[in-house]
Amino acid sequence: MSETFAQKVYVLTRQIPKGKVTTYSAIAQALKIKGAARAVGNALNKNPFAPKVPCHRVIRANGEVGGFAPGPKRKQAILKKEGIIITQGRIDLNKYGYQFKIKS
DNA sequence: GTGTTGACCACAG
DNA sequence: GCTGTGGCCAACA
Repeated sequence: MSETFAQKVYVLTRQIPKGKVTTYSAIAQALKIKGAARAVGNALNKNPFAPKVPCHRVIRANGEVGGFAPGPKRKQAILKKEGIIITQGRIDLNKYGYQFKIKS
């Protein structure tokens, strides 16, 4: 399968359950590529599967919402609709942080 | 094939 | 607590 790194990112992002969020770094680790958080963000930025990939459920490792094409404001609003409580523009990864199953 | 860019992360000061 | 610097990776010109 000649799936590119981005394609894998979209698949993982699609697997994120509603009401939960994950970080770019977490996706990178799920792909066994630690440190590729930047590449993950790049893939979501293109986001050819915009309505199919809940890119708004992907936030930064420090708990910030990160960025969003239409605007970070939009991202926060959607997350709030999902049932996620945002405090000071940040999200509690401790509560809503979703972790991918990483095979050793 | 090389260089630049980007919705990032971690560490040091 | 914030700012600055370095490093990682993939996609695009």
